[in-house]
Amino acid sequence: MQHSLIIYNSLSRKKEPFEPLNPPFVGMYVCGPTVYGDAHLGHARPAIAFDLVFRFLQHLGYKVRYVRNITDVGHLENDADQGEDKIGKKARLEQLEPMEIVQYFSDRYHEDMDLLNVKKPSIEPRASGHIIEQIEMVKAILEAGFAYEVNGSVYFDVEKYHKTHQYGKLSGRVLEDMMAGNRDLEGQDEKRNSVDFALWKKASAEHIMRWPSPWSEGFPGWHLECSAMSTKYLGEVFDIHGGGMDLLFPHHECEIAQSNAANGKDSVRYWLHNNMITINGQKMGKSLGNFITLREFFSGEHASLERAYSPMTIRFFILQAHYRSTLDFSNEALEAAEKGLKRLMQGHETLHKIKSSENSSIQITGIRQKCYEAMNDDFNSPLAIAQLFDAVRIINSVFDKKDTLSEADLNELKEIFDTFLIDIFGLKNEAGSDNQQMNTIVDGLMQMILDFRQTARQQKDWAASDKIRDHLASLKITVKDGKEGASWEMNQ
RNA sequence: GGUCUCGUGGCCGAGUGGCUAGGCAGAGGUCUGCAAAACCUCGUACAGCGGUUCGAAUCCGCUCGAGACCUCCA
Repeated sequence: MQHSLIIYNSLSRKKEPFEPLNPPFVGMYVCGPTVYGDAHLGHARPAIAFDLVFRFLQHLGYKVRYVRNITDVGHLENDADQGEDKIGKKARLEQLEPMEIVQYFSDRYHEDMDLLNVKKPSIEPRASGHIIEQIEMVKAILEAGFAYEVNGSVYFDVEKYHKTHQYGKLSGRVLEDMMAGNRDLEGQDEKRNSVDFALWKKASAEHIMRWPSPWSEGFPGWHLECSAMSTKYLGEVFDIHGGGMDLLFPHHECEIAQSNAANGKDSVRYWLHNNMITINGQKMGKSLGNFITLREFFSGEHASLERAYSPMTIRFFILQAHYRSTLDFSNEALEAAEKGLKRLMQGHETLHKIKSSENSSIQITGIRQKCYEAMNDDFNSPLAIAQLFDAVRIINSVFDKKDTLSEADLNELKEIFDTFLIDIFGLKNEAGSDNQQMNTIVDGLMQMILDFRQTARQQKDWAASDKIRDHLASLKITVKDGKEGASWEMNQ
């Protein structure tokens, strides 16, 4: 590998060289969605950010096992230990089986991800399918002495853990401060300390989702599933754990504590966190109710949307910002992304229409290297994309006969675009159908129509020529007259 | 209140001690039957105030502003 990838590790708060535990294998775990509602724009961020990581690592030659879970149990509303299970609540409200809810929204999530061209993870485990593993982990933590049982529920003893380990090392929190600040919230809590968190909860009478365990009929705590499933599929120690920045505390902090308590060591070598998408400067999130679902973006059916935006526009919009920066949503920003994407995709198409020359009149060396440098520097997709835009200018200029490219350089550009635009950024042309036969027919028909128009133009029959153009325009097809004759494109 | 992050031209966004980010929008031009597209040219942006330095938007300090986490959240 010609590359030296460096990754920002949230744990050390520094960029570090990426050195996998067992190259060429890489284990990566990313916190997936809790499936009790449609995915919104915020959910697309980690999906796309870690899809980029997944794709780039694969491109570098790593054999990546990418695990992204689906949370279908144990994620409580309101207080982490008092609230109602999110899935269970939705099930009760809609008079459905919890697993119906899970199935329904999982399917819809997958549809959204497919549209965004997010690659499927290698394994997509569900929390409810790993109750046994979670119970085993609770046992291990109990045996190690870092948990206690009260009335059929098991809690993690944070204070005790902190005596031998450092609770708060990921989030930078000081336990003493947290304990001091939280005393008044305790109430009739079973917990010894307000900072303790549930590993296993005894189910109340009306709680629908429940499983037998040594302590009670109940359900696992939220933080447990990721520890249990990552350990099961990636081992006690693995390379990358990703997720949204809002999961850093308490979720990921608790995962670290659980792994150390159960296995005696840190399980994650590189912690990666994507930043939030904001709307009017505020985080887009469930709790604030200011979210727009992906389906609403695709259809345009939302009060805040001026119109629909395609999945690739959303994908490109997200890729145009670095994953650790906040990204502010607005119609204007999405429109800009849409147009920018169009420019890139058309540049890619034009590239295949160019005829090579003896020599290149313009230097293209360095583009590939700059793309790699950008991606190697903590997955700086916006910087790499800027290189592609520079290439598009060159491509268009050559197409306009203002510059020339040798066959070798032409092939180099094609390879760069195929590698970065298609493989790594995962962008694809949305116009046209997947039906190859139909596409061939449409191409042929369009060529015929444009030929007729060209004949009319040669005879200076502007009326006929413009009539064809207007007709096509009404079908959302734009005709572009160039030096090499006319070309056409379909508008979204 | 505690911890942390950020503040870049009309908008979105990279970057970072001295060298063009890029996209979108806007202005002028070339090309074109017209239009569209494309290409060329154009903005002297880095919250404010001090400090360090030969040199800071980039480092340090303060001020102002915004946000995240501390409760479920991608």
